[in-house]
Amino acid sequence: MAGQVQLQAQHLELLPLDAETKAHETPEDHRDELRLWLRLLTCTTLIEGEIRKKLRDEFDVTLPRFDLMAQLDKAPDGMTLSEVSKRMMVSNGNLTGLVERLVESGHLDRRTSETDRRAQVISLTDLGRAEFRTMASAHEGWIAAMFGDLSRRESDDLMRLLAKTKLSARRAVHGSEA
Amino acid sequence: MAGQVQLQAQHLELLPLDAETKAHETPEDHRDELRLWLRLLTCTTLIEGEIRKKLRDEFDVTLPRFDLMAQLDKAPDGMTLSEVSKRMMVSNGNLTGLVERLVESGHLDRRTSETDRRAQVISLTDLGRAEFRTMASAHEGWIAAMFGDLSRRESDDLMRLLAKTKLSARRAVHGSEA
DNA sequence: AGCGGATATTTGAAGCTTAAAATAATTTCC
DNA sequence: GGAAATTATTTTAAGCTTCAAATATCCGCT
Repeated sequence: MAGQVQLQAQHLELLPLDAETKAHETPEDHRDELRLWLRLLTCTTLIEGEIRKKLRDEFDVTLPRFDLMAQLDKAPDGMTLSEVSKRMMVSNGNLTGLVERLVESGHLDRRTSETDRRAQVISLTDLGRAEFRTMASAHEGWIAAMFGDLSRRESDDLMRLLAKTKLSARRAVHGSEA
Repeated sequence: MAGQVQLQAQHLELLPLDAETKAHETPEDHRDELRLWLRLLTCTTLIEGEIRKKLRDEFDVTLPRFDLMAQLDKAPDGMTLSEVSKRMMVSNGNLTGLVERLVESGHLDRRTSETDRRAQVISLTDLGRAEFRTMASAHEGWIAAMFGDLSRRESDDLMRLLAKTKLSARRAVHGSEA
């Protein structure tokens, strides 16, 4: 693991002036970043899969439903669909159906905004909030168990590095936009 | 929401010896781990969404198709569905349809294993391999750009911490199993 | 007032994904 | 050799997800 990284670093250090110039002819090696991405993805997939399974087994609820309720729990007065969709990073169309099913099951309320007749404001019902709180409590424990082998120091470092990664990715995605 | 966290943290620090004993009455605060998880998830979702978009815009291919081809590119002699499903961490049933569509489009070959008539071995066709290599090259650049703001040192640290996270999560998931 | 662009949401089509049940072939163990 | 357990895959039903097009409303501008 460490060996490859170091070789890479040496190469770059030995040819610093050529690195940029030669970019077109001999494309740079980005294998390390690729491995980093795959590892990030593996961690997420692993944890997400376990949470999904536990939510289903213990509460008979899907992860998307839980995620939506989690967003709404943070907004006692409700949120518009757009707002939720931005926070959850999912498409608007996706939410339409998800909300429909949760309204149907009595977990969500939905009303047209009083100030903007285009907007739908959704919020947790008492039932929805109660059920969410129960699930959230268990959820928090599951997550803690998953990260349990990391020391306080390591968690802090990881937190910081992920914050930086998030900014870096955002810059790459929205870099040239207003 | 923030207030509660701080109260909880103070409590734990003032009564370190009681922390475990009282776990049942005053459940531990796992908010940091939760924030860590959400940040991890955000990074993944952000990067994944961008990759998905670029693959669609530039190559008119979906991310799952690309991921499947990526697995097969690493196995010149092909792999069984089970093997692929394990590596991609998706269900078997999921692959059936995905493979079907890629065979249909001429990117994959599929044959029954000669040593085990239950197993299907799939592999990239020449077309599939050629198209994948082109896409993979671009893909590598996109990923590199996304992690571009991290120094070599930070990438290494992140890599190491994610390796540890992966192990930790695996232990939590499969801990008591053979 | 009303035109035109922007914003909020829904709809529709296609594809992805899962869990659980069904099918088929292999392996294990008497 | 054969029953039983295991493994590989497919099928089915339900739900999730995206993108793009359609609808409705709002906002800014003249």
